Amino acid sequence: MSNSRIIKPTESELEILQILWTKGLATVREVHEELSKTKDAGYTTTLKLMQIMHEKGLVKRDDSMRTHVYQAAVNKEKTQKHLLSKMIDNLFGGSPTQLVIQALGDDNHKATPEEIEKIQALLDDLKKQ
Amino acid sequence: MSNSRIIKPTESELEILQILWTKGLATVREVHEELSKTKDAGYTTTLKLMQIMHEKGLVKRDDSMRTHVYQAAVNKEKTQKHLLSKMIDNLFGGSPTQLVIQALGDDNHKATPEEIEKIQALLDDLKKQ
DNA sequence: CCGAATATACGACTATTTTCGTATAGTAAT
DNA sequence: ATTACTATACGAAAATAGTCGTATATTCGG
Repeated sequence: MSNSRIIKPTESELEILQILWTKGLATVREVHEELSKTKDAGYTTTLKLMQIMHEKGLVKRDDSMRTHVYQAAVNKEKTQKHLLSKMIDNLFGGSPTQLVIQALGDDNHKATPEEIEKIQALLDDLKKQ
Repeated sequence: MSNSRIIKPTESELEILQILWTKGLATVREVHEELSKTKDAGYTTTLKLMQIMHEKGLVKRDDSMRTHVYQAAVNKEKTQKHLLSKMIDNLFGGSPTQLVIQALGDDNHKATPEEIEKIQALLDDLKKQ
């Protein structure tokens, strides 16, 4: 395994990764367009950010053409797990259960009945172990 | 409602809040002792941090005595919910279910059978609504 | 009373993150 | 070819976070 070293992306970097994880491949302009929907920053800001992310190894890019094409270089699930793990330690005293309870009670993000079923199935699996 | 304005505590501030939420009341020294277990920073660093938190309104303090006594000024559950909500948006595309699934699968923080039961009970409640 | 220990205040230095202006060059339409 | 558009590179300012040294005041043991 090569890519073991875990880097903690900053908040802005996470926003960009999010977009790249969805799009797969994207140019700076595409990412910037997407970002502009929720955020208000200049094009060169996004560019610089993505250049830095490239230096850090958070993204890969194809620069064989004038317009470079980027993609995420870090695994989505791994990154989620890592940051979640940190949050469990930092904010929930190490208890994932507390986090889960709070998350399920979040009124801004209601879980649908189907999703609830899904989680219950997962819990049943966990119990068997 | 007075305390509506939501502030996002930094990483270090969160560590301190964590301790204050547990202890209720604590002096800088007590917090610093606790922090020292996992972290390595000078006493004045902790002091300064807590002074800044006081300015920001993250903590209250009784300075009627030479040794000031601090306590958290922000609600634990509210802060957890807020940061969780942010994470759901930033990292899980708005889906709390995805977050829950990842959290339950976290090998660093295994849920005990009792905790699983607890979550299942909560899910049953949610389904009824 | 005197010195050691301990407290807060405060300024400043460092590091990191975010932002953007400007230079420069490729592209494309007229 | 000239102009307008769009791209990257790069430097550096602005904002935020974290660190600590030093000054000064209080407390306590002897």
